[in-house]
Amino acid sequence: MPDSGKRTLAGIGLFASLPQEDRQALEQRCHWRKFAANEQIIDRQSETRDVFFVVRGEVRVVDYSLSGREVSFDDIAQGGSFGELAAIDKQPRSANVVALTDTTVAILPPSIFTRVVTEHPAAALALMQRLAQIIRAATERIMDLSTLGAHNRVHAELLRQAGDSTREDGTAVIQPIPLHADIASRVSTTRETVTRVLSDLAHDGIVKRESGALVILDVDRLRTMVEQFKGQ
Amino acid sequence: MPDSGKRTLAGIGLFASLPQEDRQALEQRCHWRKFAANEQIIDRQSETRDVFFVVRGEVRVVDYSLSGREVSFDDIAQGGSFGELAAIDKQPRSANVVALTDTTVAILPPSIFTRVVTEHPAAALALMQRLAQIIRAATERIMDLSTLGAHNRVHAELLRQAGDSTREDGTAVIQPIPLHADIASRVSTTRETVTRVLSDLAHDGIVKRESGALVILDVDRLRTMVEQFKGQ
DNA sequence: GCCCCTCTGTGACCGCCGTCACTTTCCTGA
DNA sequence: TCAGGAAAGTGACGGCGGTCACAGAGGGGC
Repeated sequence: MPDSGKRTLAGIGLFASLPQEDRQALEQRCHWRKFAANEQIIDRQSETRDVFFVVRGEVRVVDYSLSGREVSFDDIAQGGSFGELAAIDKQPRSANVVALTDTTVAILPPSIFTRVVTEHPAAALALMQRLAQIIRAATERIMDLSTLGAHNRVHAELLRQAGDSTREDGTAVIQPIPLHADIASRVSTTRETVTRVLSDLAHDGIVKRESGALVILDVDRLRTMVEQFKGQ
Repeated sequence: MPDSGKRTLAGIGLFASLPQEDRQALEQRCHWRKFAANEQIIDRQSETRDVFFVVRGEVRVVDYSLSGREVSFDDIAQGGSFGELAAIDKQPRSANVVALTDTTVAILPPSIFTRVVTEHPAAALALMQRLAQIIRAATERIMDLSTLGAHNRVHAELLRQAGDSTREDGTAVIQPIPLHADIASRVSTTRETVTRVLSDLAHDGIVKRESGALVILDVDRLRTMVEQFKGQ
């Protein structure tokens, strides 16, 4: 991946199907900006409607209750975009976005963004697919919150993070090890509960810490534990 | 409202901006079908990707845990549409849809649906706005589930159902009175809890039953109760 | 090396609310 | 008008998991 101090939209998923000349024209219309790790990029309160593209780095979509409880929605890697909602429906921002690492973003005013997606059906379809993906993830999370206990939600999150990394012997690896607090905010529980669940799993020989990685020793067993409780 | 045995897409929000001739052409490509109240229209298991339009009646998007706990996501009134997700991303259906009343739907194959939205930017934008709306609702629900107790979620749901019906004197009306079980499945709690919350609110003079309507006597007070607990 | 700060681990407590088991009320249709 | 079923109301109980309060454990930086 050509790590770009370059001001290019070449790696942006939404615009993958755009003719190069259109993409380059678009680059002219963007503002470019760098954010340091932990710096806030979008504030829920703000009245902007711009759309952002992650040219370099990684960001996190989060929200906070007034009490300070953090609820995290999604991490967006290089090549991704965020802030589309406000541009699409002209409503206020629905969440905050913070940089996880030092990050470069391209910023596009809403008017131009809408013009792009109206003039380029392929971009429109890509955007719809992204929105659909968000809806599916949110739906699954609502189901999890409604039907699973905190322990099982942690299990489910481990399986999610393991992704398709399951190997033939039924093990999988999560690397690097996520912070317990991060897992907690992704499944709406507390750090302490995550710690307890991981201890239990380790004790039962289902997961293991290993040189900066979390190894799931028995993916099937873990999956069964979740399914079983969906049924209860 | 011209109750249509008519096979027309005239009232469908997504196609509101379509030229009449295009809309009529589309009507030719639809299958039309009636469902009785409580009949299932989309099964989560099914492998179809069709998009549906509610020509007459009302439907509900729901999902069930294996244990039978019902989680309801949205009610879609006349003029609305559903089933777009599967058409957009070719993934399996994300939920079930059942008819709440006797319902007539127009059914469009996914290929034609995608063609419409690629050829008509206005339809594409309308669809994106609908998807954005769904995402916002889901986000709010996740926040509620993550930060509010069951009682406060019921409060929040009452305020949502009251919508903008608040009158000058600070009262609002919800009509007809929703079933407790329906409220429960919308905020992921139990019927019993909803009953208790409503009893408490009635006891405190905040709501009142009245000839088939639920009257909120003090909208502000109710709102305060929710906000306050978001802060704890 | 040592310090400091973040992260992890763990016990005790206790309140929310889901579950169960009823009774009572409402409503609709014969 | 009555009957039967659905919905609402209510009490008792108990466990999940959030909260608090610490004690270890890492791991950079100086």
